[in-house]
Amino acid sequence: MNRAAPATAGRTRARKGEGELLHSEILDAAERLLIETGSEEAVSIRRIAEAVGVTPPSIYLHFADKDELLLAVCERQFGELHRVMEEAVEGVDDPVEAVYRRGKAYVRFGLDHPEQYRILFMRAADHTMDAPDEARVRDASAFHHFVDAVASAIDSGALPKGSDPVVVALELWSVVHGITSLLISKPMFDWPDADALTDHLLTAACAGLMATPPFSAPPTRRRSRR
Amino acid sequence: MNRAAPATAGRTRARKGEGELLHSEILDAAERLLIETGSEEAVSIRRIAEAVGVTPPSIYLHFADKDELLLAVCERQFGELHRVMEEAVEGVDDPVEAVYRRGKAYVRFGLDHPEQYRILFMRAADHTMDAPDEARVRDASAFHHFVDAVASAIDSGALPKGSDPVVVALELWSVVHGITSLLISKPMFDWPDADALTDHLLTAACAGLMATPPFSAPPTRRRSRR
DNA sequence: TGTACATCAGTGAACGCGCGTTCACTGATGTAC
DNA sequence: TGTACATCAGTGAACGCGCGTTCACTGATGTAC
Repeated sequence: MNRAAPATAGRTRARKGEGELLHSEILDAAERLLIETGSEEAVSIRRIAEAVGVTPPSIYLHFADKDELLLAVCERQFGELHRVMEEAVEGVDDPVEAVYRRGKAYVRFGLDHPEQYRILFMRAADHTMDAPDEARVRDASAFHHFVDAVASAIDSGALPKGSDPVVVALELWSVVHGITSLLISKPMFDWPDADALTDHLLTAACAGLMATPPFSAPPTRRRSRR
Repeated sequence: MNRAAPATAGRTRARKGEGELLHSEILDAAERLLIETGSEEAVSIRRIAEAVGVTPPSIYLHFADKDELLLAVCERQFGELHRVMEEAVEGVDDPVEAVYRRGKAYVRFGLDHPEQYRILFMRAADHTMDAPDEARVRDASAFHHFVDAVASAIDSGALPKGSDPVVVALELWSVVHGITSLLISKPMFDWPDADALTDHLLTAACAGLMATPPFSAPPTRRRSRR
């Protein structure tokens, strides 16, 4: 058992002005544990402390409680997803191509980091609702970048003119999220290559949207479910 | 606190041959707790026992351990989903309409039973992998019904002739699952009516698939990720 | 250049909690005679 | 019809565990004089 080893092994106390070092070491360790164990519940304050080489109470020198720590981890991950998506469209001028690239980068991120993806997008709703919501803001900001990209595609004529970019963005997000999350949670099905599948379905969806009247809310009960 | 009340309140011991009664009472209570608390972790053996009005050890008279119990709950839920989807296509002859109906019934089930849906389709992969896998079988059987429905639609000419029905079924499943699971885990976005959105996106996807060459695996690396 | 002292990064022990699971048991119920 | 007995549906107390969090503390480090 590793647990028999003293908790202080592997880390030397920070110098006086450098207390903040532990802050990022904790985040690193939390992220690493998340990936290694593959389970959010397996990541406890005590295990993080052990991984860093520090005692549990020191965590509280840097985070008010476990929720705040997990929120910080999520924030990092949203930042990373946002980064890879922006990187994927660097130097791409064609707005439709940009939408495809974003979609494929999104799926790839999910499959490369399934645990992070699960936490970001496959969780119950409440968790991101009441917190100070920096994570939610990041989340929404990445989405708004995507809405902008969709709006450009609509302007270019690759998606129907009358469309609401938000609705189309939600639809295309549903497509890529559907692929990503099913691949993660149902890997035993007979999936073809993920990248090719994403390409095929996104192409079909865009072509289909082009050939279909824009979405319009039903007259009787609009915005039924939230 | 309710916990102060004696655990035996609310249930009278079963008669001699009727021990199996508790079995379904336990499943009922587990399902109810799942819905009420909205969280899988909040459903413990002890809470289930309390809800039934029985002591924790009696659970073990009917289930070997907690995993077996949860598996049984999932089985029930897969059965219910399967039922509502079959009910939705009763008396529908047009194969394309049948595909739409199945898809909409699927989304509706997910939004009506978000907790069940989360457990069935938004969980980490391993959980359904090693178990005796009756749940997995049910799961796959519902999927195979859907593949059959897609095959009919291909035969009818509403989807391109050369398509692999399994691939198309996975694509359309991705679409409806994407909508359902995002609506569940990201309700704070500005979603339009779910039923209308599903209709619109499924219609677009089918039209788009019709206008796009059938999926073909990339030559270099096929079946890359599992 | 030397020393007293405040500061700061952590420690160590303990708290109460709810959990899954076990074990030996009890007492009502039906049945054989 | 009455009674001894096996069966069966549960009980009650306890186990060891890992968890988040708290509290009073320690000891190295830098700084003021």
